Amino acid sequence: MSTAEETAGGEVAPWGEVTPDAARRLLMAAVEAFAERGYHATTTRDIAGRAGMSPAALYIHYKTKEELLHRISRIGHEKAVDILRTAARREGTPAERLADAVSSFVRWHAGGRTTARVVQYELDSLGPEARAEILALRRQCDAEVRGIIEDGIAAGEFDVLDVKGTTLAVLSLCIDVARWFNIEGPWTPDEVGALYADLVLRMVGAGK
Amino acid sequence: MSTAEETAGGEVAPWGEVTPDAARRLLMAAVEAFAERGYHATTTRDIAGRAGMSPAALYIHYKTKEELLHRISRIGHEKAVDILRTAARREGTPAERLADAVSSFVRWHAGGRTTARVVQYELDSLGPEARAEILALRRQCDAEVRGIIEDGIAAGEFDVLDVKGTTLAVLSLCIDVARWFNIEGPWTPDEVGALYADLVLRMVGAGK
DNA sequence: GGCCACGCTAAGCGGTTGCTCACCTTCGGC
DNA sequence: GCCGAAGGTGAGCAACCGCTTAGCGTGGCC
Repeated sequence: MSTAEETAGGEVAPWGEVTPDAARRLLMAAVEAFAERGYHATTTRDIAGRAGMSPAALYIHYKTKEELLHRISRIGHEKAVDILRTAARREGTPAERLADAVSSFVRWHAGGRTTARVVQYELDSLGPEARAEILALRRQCDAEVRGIIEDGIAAGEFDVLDVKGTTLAVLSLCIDVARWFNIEGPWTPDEVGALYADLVLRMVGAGK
Repeated sequence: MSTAEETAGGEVAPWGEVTPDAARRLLMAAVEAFAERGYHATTTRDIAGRAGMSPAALYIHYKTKEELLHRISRIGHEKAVDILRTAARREGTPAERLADAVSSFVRWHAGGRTTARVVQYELDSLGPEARAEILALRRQCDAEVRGIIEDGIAAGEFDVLDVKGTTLAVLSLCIDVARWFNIEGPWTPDEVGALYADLVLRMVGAGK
């Protein structure tokens, strides 16, 4: 049995760690609903209905609607950190590692855009303490990318004017993929990943 | 008397075309509320309250809450098209025109992030026919940027692998500024505009 | 077989939502 | 001084919200 589940859109999402089964079904239904309509416009009745359950069933597994968003957001951000960390710490030149990080990160945002949209754009719907926890994970994402860029500068491979600003721009570019990417559009997630890796290497002045 | 109004955040927004006065105050209050909480989480009582009016006053000037968002979105997108068109059609080399377009567009998203956030991120809250109208304006934005890039390629100044993809990435980078920019952060809108203009020129392979 | 913990449902609670309606002012034109 | 239009208000409607509670079926354990 796989630890990956498929949403109705055919995406692969790592919700295997969520148990029991009914809790996972509710969480996957919430991801779809939040991505389609936004957190505030989604009703608990809608989530429960998509999971084939009554509204009350939701409250057996989750204390509030916000806890659902919190769980989704934390798991998603942990995955994001994992993707970037894996690319940052692999073998290879800074350019290879940066290209790997960008293409993997973009593929995740494009292929799992339903999840990514919730993870990246519903942060403000969280309460203060939950948001603070997620922001710490975002800073880890930033640190991993900045580390690669600093390595490239130290190795004399990159030419960057503003490390902080360039790091932010690289992450911003990747994250915004979740907003515009459409699975029925002209590109596959792999193609966007490759295109963006090339654009980012140009941004840091690599491979001249 | 100026045609520009200031929101509570000190931003300059061109709502001068909205009359009468009460309708403009309601619209500016709606922009603030939508940017802070999102369209669906904002109540008509909140909008009216910010404008110093009773809830019922809103319906004298606007038929529904959605009409408010529609008006905001259309005026904002018209301004966006105007900014890009002005930069695209000025005198100068393609590199100068692209740098101008990016820095102006970024300055608008950073300086007027309250408005820009509503304009760029609440599109899905619109009904089908209103959304279709706005999407036509977005295609005009895309066409202006693509035009500059194509001019640069034709002049032999730019080196671009995928014109469509690069155009999308440039716009995506600029638009996402509205998501992360914070007026209390380390950068001014001008600084981000200059940084991003440099990054975009690198993306299109100019100035090597 | 008796029992009870578990997962779930039907019904519904108090509160809030977008929006309406009856009515009240203010004010320029005559 | 009268009037009607324009712009506003207080009260409130029907619908819907997140969430709770009482009770039901079922499967494992002794």
